[in-house]
Formats: sequence, structure tokens, C-alpha cells
Amino acid sequence: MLSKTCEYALRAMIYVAQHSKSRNMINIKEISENIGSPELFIGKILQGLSRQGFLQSSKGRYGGFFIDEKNAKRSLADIVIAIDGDKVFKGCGVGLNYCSEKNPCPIHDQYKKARTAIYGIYRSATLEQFQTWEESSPLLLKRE
Amino acid sequence: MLSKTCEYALRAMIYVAQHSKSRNMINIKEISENIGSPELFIGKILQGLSRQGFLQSSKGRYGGFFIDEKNAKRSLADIVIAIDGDKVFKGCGVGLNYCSEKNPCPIHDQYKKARTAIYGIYRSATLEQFQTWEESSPLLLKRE
DNA sequence: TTTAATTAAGATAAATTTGTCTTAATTGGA
DNA sequence: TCCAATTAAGACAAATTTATCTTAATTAAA
Repeated sequence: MLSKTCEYALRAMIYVAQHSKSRNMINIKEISENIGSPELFIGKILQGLSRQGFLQSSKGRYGGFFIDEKNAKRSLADIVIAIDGDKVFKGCGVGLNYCSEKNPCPIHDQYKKARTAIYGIYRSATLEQFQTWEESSPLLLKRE
Repeated sequence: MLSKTCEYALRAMIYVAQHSKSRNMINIKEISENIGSPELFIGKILQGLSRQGFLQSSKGRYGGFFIDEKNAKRSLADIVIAIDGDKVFKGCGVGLNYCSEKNPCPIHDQYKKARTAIYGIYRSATLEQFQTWEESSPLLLKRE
């Protein structure tokens, strides 16, 4: 489905959003411990997203990552597309490049409908939403 | 979504099913040319599926692969699971291992519904179906 | 029976994804 | 001002997926 990198990214972004409300920068050690990822790897991933404007970062003592109110309005779909591209939301069910309305594969119509539903779920899930959601279920994002 | 290997497998199985009606064994050269895959790679993939009983194979002159009526009743979902496992049909939308009814991730309910719909599409698409479908649109499976 | 055509199988290689290391740059506080 | 803590960046390494090579076994036909 999503790449591992993308799953890490989603969980990290949710974690950072959840903790950007009242506090200062969140560092990669804390993030990686809470989402169950390699520390330096999630650093790399967030650096990339930061370059693309998905979150703030600052170096030095008490540095780390932060998501402001504006960025918290972004959806999970934006993050998925930034990392994995839109193939997961647009691709064909049997992997055909040319598959389209004009030239549909055998499961095109049904598949497109389901795929669009998936896209809708990620599009309507904003980081903001998770900020309130967190209050009832802390420590959710660790993988196991 | 699906691995490349799995996409090749689906297209190859559909192709072989379509051509197993009236003719003899179909060889990997023909298959790879028609689905747009590396010849030896699709050989490997079909060998694996053949070991698992998804299709017949025979060596030697005029050898190749063949899908009989019984195997043609299998669904695309069976093939996907044989190759990629069921993660694509069962996995969590943000990649959490523990995610479940009791311990749902934030998008669990909606995501599960959409994922189940996808599963249904692959489950209800049998190889058999493609045999008649092919008559109207030949040469469909080549990737581009 | 010999030969050509084919899959089987295991080893190898290439490409991609995932993860780590090292050094540099930056920041805040003592 | 100096130090400790942090991200930035690029090189490197490991793991996984995708693809190829080589040899063997099998089969049908000439």
C-alpha cells in the first residue's frame, strides 16, 4: 500500500502535530521513540518534508520540529503524495499504465470507485483533527 | 499498492487464462511479450505459482503454462495473497501493527470499509471472467 | 535416437528502498 | 565566549525487490 517511509512520515507528522500545541520544538529522538522508527531515518524524512514546507525545523540546542496552525490544516493525502506520489490514489488495479476511462482494464470502474474512496479518507483526515483526538488516547503511534 | 511482481503475476495469469481455452501450452516468451514483463522474470513468478497449484506447467518442446477450468475459477485475490500476502487487504491506513477494532487508529473505521471494498473487487474478479471479456478487447495487458 | 525447444532451479547481479555514519552548521545557555 | 545539543547534508551500507545468467531436466518431433 504505502511505502514504509510514507508510513513513518504520517505517524511522525501526527505525533509532531499532537505535541506542537503547547510546547516547543520536538526532537527526533522523542519522535522516533514514540512512533517506533529509526531515529536518523525519521530525521531524514522530516528534513525532506521541512524543505517542502510541511513543518518548521530549527537546529541547535532545544531545536527540533514543529507544526504551526496553518500546516496543521494539511491532510494526510498531501503527505502521502509528497512522499509516494499519487500512484496509490490514481493507479490501475492490475498495474496497467495506459488504463483510463477510454481504455479501461477489466476491473477499472469498480476499482476506481474504491480507490477514490480511499483518497477521500486521506484527504479529509487533517493533522489538526489528531490534536484533539490525542487527548483521549495517548501513545498511540508506536508500531507495536 | 501491489508489488510489481504481483502486478506481473495478475496480468500473466489473465493472459494465460485467456489463451488456455482452445490452445496448447503458452510459453513465457509469448506471455512476456504480451504483458510487457522481463521474460525470465515472469518465468520465475509463474514457476512459483505453479508450485502452489495455481496453474499447470510442462517442460520441453511445445511446453509452457496452462490454466484449466478449475483454476480459472480462482480469483485475483487468491493470486495477490499468494504473492504479496494479505497486508494490502488487511493492513492499517497509517501502518500500525496493533491497529484493530479494540485499538483503532484514528482513521480505522472508514479505512477498513474502503479496504474491504477493494478486497471484494479482487475476490469477485475470477480468471474465468476474463476469458469472455477478452473477445472484445484483445492485446489489453501490455503495460504501455 | 538425436536434436531443438522449453520449464526448473539455484546462483548471481542490478536497482531500489531503508537505514546509518560522519562532518558541518546552528542555536541557546552556562 | 565556549560548550553541549541539535538539525542538515551527503556519503555510505544493508536489506529487499526486481531481473538475469547458467546449467540441468524434460519433452516432442524429426
